[in-house]
Amino acid sequence: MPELPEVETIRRGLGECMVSRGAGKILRVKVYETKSFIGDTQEIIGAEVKEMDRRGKALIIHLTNKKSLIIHLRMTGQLIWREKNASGDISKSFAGGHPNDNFIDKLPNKQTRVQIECEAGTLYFNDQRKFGFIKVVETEKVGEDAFIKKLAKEPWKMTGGELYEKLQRHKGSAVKPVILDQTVICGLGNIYADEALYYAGISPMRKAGEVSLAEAEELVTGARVVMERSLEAGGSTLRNYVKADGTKGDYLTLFAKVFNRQGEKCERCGGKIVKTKVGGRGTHYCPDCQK
DNA sequence: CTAGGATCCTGTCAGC
DNA sequence: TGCTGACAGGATCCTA
Repeated sequence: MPELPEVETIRRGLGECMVSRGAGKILRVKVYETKSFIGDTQEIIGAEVKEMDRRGKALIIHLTNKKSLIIHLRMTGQLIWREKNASGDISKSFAGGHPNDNFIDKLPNKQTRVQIECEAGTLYFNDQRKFGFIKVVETEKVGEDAFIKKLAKEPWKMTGGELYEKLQRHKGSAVKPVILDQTVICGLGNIYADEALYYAGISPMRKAGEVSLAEAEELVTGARVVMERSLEAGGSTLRNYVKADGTKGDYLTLFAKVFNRQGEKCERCGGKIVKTKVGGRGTHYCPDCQK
């Protein structure tokens, strides 16, 4: 579930908690699900969190002992930080990733896969479907990681021309699955792919080879715009979320124009938004203004 | 090389 | 109240 804006929100939020305020030393690591933690927990004991980084949808936590954690949340991962004061009360918390009640639930719980206990608090990695992972690597070798190495540029660095060239390389496929490919353009997931295509007025099932250079430029711009909007909205709502007022904020409705809006009216042309399937994924678009 | 489908896993929801 | 199948904000692996 978490796409680039959610991971970036986590990077900032955890950075504030674990770097600026400080998490202190890592005292203990509990692994409840072995496939969720790749590496030896002993490698990170005693280290402190130095810096929060991100490549595409992967969060990267640099530690003080020349090791780094590559964290990918995939569909249902969450990271929840709970800082405790001397009397054991939660003095600060942050939650991000797949939105559900785990954010305000008791932890650890059934979906907790890894728990990293630090001097100042505990970081919980929850993941319903177990697709995500935390991986220990040498900081120097983060760039050599198979996943990280293949990542394309993010839309802020990519030109329309570059995207156009890449679309031509997959000209037989529908454009939507192509822009979901992280080696083509990095950061988009199922929501922002739909939203970016809507922005550019391109039908998700159009052949990638039939997207013009001008449209590719619109598509890159669209990707940028929708993720920036989400970053503003998601960032603030996620903070509100953990204020534990009980409300389950759906920040999607703050910016999504087509995602999960099937049956509703298109705000641009008044047409009816449709949900269908493209490349095996649920896909939302307006048939009237996306051609 | 590309394209398309199956696969990893748990949980929820609609329909009978 | 079960049961069943579809589906889920990701990425990889396999086959043709």
